[in-house]
Amino acid sequence: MTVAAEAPTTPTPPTAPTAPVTVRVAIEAPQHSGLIGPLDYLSTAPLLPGQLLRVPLGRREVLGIVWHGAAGLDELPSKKPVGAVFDSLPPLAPNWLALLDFAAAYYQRSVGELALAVLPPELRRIDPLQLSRRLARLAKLLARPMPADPAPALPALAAAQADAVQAITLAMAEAAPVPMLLQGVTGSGKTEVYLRAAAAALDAGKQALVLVPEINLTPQLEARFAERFPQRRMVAMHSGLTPAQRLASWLQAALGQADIVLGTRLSVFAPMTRLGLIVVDEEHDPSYKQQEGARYSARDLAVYRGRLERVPVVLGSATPSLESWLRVVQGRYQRLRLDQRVGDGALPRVRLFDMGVLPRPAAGELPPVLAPLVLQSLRERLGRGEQSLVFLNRRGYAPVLHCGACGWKSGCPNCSAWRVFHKRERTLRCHHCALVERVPRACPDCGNLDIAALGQGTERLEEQLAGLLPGARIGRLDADTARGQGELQSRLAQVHAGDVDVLVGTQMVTKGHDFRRVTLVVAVNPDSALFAADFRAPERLFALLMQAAGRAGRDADAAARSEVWVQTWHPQHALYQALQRHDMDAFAASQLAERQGAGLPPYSHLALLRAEARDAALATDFLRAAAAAAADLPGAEAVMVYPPVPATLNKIAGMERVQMLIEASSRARLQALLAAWMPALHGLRRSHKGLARWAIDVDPLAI
DNA sequence: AGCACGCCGACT
DNA sequence: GTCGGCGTGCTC
Repeated sequence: MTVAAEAPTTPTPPTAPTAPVTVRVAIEAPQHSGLIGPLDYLSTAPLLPGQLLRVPLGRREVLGIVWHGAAGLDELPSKKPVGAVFDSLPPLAPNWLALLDFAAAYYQRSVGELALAVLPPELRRIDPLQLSRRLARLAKLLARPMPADPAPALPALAAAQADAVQAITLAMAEAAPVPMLLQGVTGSGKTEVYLRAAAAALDAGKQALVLVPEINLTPQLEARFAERFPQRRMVAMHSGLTPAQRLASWLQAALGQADIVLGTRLSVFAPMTRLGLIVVDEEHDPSYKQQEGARYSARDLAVYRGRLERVPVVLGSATPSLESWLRVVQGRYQRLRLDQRVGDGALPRVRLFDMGVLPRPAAGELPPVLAPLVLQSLRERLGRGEQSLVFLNRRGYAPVLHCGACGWKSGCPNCSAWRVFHKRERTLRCHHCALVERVPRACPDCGNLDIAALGQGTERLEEQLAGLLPGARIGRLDADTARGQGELQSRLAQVHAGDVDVLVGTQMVTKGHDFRRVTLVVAVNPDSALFAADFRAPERLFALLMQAAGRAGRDADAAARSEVWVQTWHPQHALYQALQRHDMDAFAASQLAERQGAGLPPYSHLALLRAEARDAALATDFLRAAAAAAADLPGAEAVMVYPPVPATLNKIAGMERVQMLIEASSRARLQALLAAWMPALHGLRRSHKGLARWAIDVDPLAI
């Protein structure tokens, strides 16, 4: 983001009580409520920006935040007085308000909607008295002495790690540190760099904020930090906490009692008063982009926050996003590289199996799931008592059922998607809406009994592997077998304990888990991403496969015999060729050249205007009217507005989804147009009855 | 979003 | 005669 970060001034302390004054209060007012911007209330006591309070709104009372800036200019006939003030809590810092102002403006949402969405929900339910009680309880808890654990022994640093730590530490002393991209191959010890950098920040009396892409990855990083900093307070922030825990974590961060905040994308908004370091682990991960409500990118906001707070931001990844990569090339980010695995472990050998060389299956027969060579590799691991991962990015038994007699397929009546066959459950499930149905015995259209399962999911692969590898202990890890946090952790524990020989799974198996005894990774059928309409699909696939490859041979002595097999019909594709050499640089260069040629991000800047209605024509009408309005705006010539098209999944739960792409060569031009466009869009909503909702997605992940 | 008000069908 | 369906409109 190129918008300049303006350091806000410290608020002046409240002066003596005077006659009622107008205060601006940000409240939760959703997009289509028509209430944009903070509302004006009256207060007899002067209030500071950032204070939390309750205010009347219509017939109810809601949580609000005193906002900064001048009160509304237009005099309203009546302003209501504010309600109770949460005065046991210090006001949220000016930098926090500035971060929210920026994020709300950038992602085209009201500041109230965004600010209230990132506060702990528990605050809405309790009054100032209850908050004081919780604070008192928290203070009692914190008064207990920390356990006197001996200082943990520090592992020796490789030269590249030491250089990275030094660069980050030096940046902490700078007035305006440049964001840093820590590019380190899997197993190169990025986490150790985070730990040392955090130690430097903590030693300087500062707090560290550590972001992870998903909740599943927090426990292990949390354990590493807890072990390293036994004398420090650390809090976790993610959606898996109970409302009370979330509030407690948030309060400890806000009061400066927590030294380390570790959490998912939401924690980029954690209130911290003495922030000294921001780490974004796996910065390329798409989970950092919020996909509903305010569609912010926590990684991009982390970079903005770093500039605002003048602290170093470390973006870590083995496969950096092309956005971050380009900024390194442009000299806007500093690159820190870790090219060697810890202990000089080798990266696994990547082998491409050309599926084209297999003999054509006889008519009516399917090609084998696993090529004979790949199967042999699996058997070798079994024989040596080593573990294997088999990766297939599709859950369920088969993606679709098909009737050979009449051509019926198991489509979802509410969505433009197939219902997936889940064999053990005996169901047809739509993965996009809640529809679950018992699997039909016969074709629902023609009564034919012979309906076939087309294609493969992890459930079927597990079954096939059981047949191919008799006696092997086969486990499966996907959204179906890992319902709920405890289930995932216990399944991972089984793998770690060696109770599983072959683990089949979706991308869940590729993410971060440190499987020490895995020496073989198989990608069964990854080709589809090569030719997907989504321009980011190859980037995601490369990251996923590099990540999966990184699961093999984490143990240095096993590294030498570790392998990755990729079954593909396109072994000559540049993506696989780069993968085979573990060559992120080559992949990035080829992808960036393609993106530049096609005028795609990171060389252009995009936004999507999305509209949903029961009837697609209504949504399209709205978008056409919106495009016409955009054409009349100043600066319209600097952006390109494409015609409305049905979204990739154009129908979900009975709602038709249509979207329109807006493209500009510069972020500033795109922002200027969007900001000018919003009032017109709000106005159009009123003249387009039947439109269920609309929203702008700035920097969309997929188009 | 909530939570009203508002004007038309089947029930103690 | 009321209870309640969700259409439309407002909230400093």
